Amino acid sequence: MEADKLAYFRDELKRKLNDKRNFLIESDRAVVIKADYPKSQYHFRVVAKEEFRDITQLTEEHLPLLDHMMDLANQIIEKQKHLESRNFLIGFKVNTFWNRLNLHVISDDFYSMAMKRLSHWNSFNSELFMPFQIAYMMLSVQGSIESISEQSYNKLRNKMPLRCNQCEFVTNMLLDLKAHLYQHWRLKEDERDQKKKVDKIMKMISETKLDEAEAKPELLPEEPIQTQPVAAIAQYPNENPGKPLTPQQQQAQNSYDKYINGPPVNMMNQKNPNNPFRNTPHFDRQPQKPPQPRFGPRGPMAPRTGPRFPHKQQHNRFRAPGFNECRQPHPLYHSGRQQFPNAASVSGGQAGPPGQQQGARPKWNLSKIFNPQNRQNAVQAQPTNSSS
DNA sequence: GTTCTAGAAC
DNA sequence: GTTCTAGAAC
Repeated sequence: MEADKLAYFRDELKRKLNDKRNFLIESDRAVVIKADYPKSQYHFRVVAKEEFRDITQLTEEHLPLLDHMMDLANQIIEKQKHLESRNFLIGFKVNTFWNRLNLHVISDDFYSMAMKRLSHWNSFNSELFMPFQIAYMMLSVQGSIESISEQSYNKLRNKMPLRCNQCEFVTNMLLDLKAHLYQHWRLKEDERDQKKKVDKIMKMISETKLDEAEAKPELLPEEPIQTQPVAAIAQYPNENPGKPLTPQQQQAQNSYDKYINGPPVNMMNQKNPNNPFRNTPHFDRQPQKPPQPRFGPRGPMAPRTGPRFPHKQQHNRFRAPGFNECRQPHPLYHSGRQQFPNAASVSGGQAGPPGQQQGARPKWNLSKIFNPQNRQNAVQAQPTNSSS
């Protein structure tokens, strides 16, 4: 019975093939769909229409199918060209959950709120991910691809340490890696913005020079420089007036929804309910630094084995915009009792956003807190401060 | 595959 | 009391 249920879920990709609204691109042999739980900002699947469970069922005869799937992968990447250059990984999961051959097309930022578990990272950043070229070569040379043992699979899923795919950073904690990946992503977004601005200025300069040469001074239209959000641009993919769309492309174009090319890039905004780091501790701390001791007197803890990241982080999930508006604030920052003196109580009420501490966190000084004289002073000091 | 949660572990 | 984990449910 359980097995039947699992089989039902494993068939989800097959069922998606029955609804053309899921298709970004469709051909006679495969379709491109958006990943349900994208593990990067841009994550697609090229799903074969033919009944293959995974790459282990393919032989040399199926190389043309792989060629075709790669062609569709390139088409969907091509659709992202209105955005600044991004690197994509293209390949197969060696041990896939889904009952249908599917090729992953995923940007290499791995910055996503759906990246929650060690296995998510390792499924793309270990031998569990077989790059397309390797799969193609193995089929060409040896005619088949072997599946891996359950034991190897489980070992690779939980492989540690976690190594950044963009630099030498290494950590054992997924939260640290996520924070680190965000820094990469933000840096690249900033670079892209800068480049856009420079390009725009260069264009304006060159146009002005042309105008001068032609002795026809003309005012340039005052167009704001497009910086953010990229998602806004993403609503109009494949804008190429010189090239008419094929029927398949037209169909894919029609089925584009608001964020079809990926989620909005300003996701890290604190107000954004989809922010993957919302309700998690600050990640401006130095990477690889051992976790700071919790405030409050708690005895030394024995080192744990395995990955640790905050509970809320692990359970973070998609929330519709506005979801939090009528919600209880996060207990970590908004618990009823004061955890430590905040800006409001020490500097005249000019606190930042609720739950956000301004400046360095004062250290606990138990002798001060429990010294009646100091306590009295603290209580007396408040009205004076707030009235000023 | 993801989400949820009871109960173990701390 | 809080955090983590395994397993059930979907």
